[in-house]
Amino acid sequence: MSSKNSETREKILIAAWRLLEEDHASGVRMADIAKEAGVSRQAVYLHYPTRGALLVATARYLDVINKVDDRLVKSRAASSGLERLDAYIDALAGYFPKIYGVARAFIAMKDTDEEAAAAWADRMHAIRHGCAAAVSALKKDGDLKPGLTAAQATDTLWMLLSVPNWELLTKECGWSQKRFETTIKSLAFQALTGKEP
Amino acid sequence: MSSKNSETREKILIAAWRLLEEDHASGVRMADIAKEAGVSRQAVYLHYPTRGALLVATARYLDVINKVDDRLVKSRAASSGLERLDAYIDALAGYFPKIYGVARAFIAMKDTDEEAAAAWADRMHAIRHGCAAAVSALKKDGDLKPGLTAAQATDTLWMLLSVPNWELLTKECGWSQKRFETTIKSLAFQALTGKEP
DNA sequence: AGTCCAACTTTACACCGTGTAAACTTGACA
DNA sequence: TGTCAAGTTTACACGGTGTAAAGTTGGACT
Repeated sequence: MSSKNSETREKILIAAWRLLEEDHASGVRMADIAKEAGVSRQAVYLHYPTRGALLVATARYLDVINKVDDRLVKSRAASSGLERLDAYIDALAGYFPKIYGVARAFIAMKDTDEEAAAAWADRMHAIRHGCAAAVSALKKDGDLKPGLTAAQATDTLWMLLSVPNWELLTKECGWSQKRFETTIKSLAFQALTGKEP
Repeated sequence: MSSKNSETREKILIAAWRLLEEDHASGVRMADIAKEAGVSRQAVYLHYPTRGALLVATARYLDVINKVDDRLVKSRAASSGLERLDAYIDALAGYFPKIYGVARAFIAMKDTDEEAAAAWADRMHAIRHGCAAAVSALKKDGDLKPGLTAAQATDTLWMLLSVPNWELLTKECGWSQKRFETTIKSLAFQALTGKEP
């Protein structure tokens, strides 16, 4: 793996990241990324054969930078289901602003690029897995709302904790990160447990 | 307006609609639409100067076909805020499956095409307006959850009633339309009024 | 010193999809 | 008969992705 870590690779990832993060991220082209990285366009293709592959690599890079795993430790360590749900929502909501640019690029590409679609589906599936774990902890404690199946609860939580929802509320409606978190948390607790957080 | 109603125009709109509705809607090109309509690619450009314009026209066409206004009459006629919210959610949720294909095309284009972005923003804004009206009716009746501003309530409802949420639950999770409706309704009532529907 | 190699640059080009341009056809209507 | 609108056909410019291949350069190894 370390053989893959040339400086250039990282410069390219950082450039992609920066450009995607900018709000006019609409059309970030390979040439733009190359320019931002101070490298020829061909050098980009040398390391990342397609735009999709570069996007995937950028996403992985951000995971490392943002220490995703560390963020999720707290939620996994929670002693009760309710705590776990609370911590998971915190962790994920806090992650959204950091990956938003890349996420948007994925969402835009997923209808045309098979590779990007698969990669994005993977990431979404990972999030759903976390949702399922939180729901399962709730169920174990008997805190799951009566009449609600674990699958339904998982899906509902997954929907609430989606990038488009975060985008709509913070970007379109101008909500603060804090308000987003508390509102989604309240919705999730009401929907899954019938209680307030 | 009637001068614009050549048969060909409609054939093109129907073709666009059909192709966008198909699940492999990923890359519906102008040439595909022309072929489906049984018309030359140039004929399409003759009537709709850009892909974005064609998309906008298709959306308007679907509005007419689906009699959007009629659908919304019931919710506007509701005598109480609670009834109105209920009816509005029904109307909108029922609308999603019909416009999904086109909506997806808009969402995919909105990052690159200015015209499409504006048109989509318009439609989203119209939905938000409906949400605001329902919230306003709730408030008038004193049914809005204490401590919740009208704006916040509107945004929350708007988020719940978004195409990506509908897509996630019905397409990814395999929910039935009915389940989607009752779940969203329950979430919305809990969040806005603190009561169950 | 000479050579070799990997990383990178430069230049060029194929492919696709959008959109433009212009000449040609056809059928209806006056 | 002539004209006009609506279409067709053919051709092409443009921009973005991805491929190909020849040239440069700096360091490592002998």
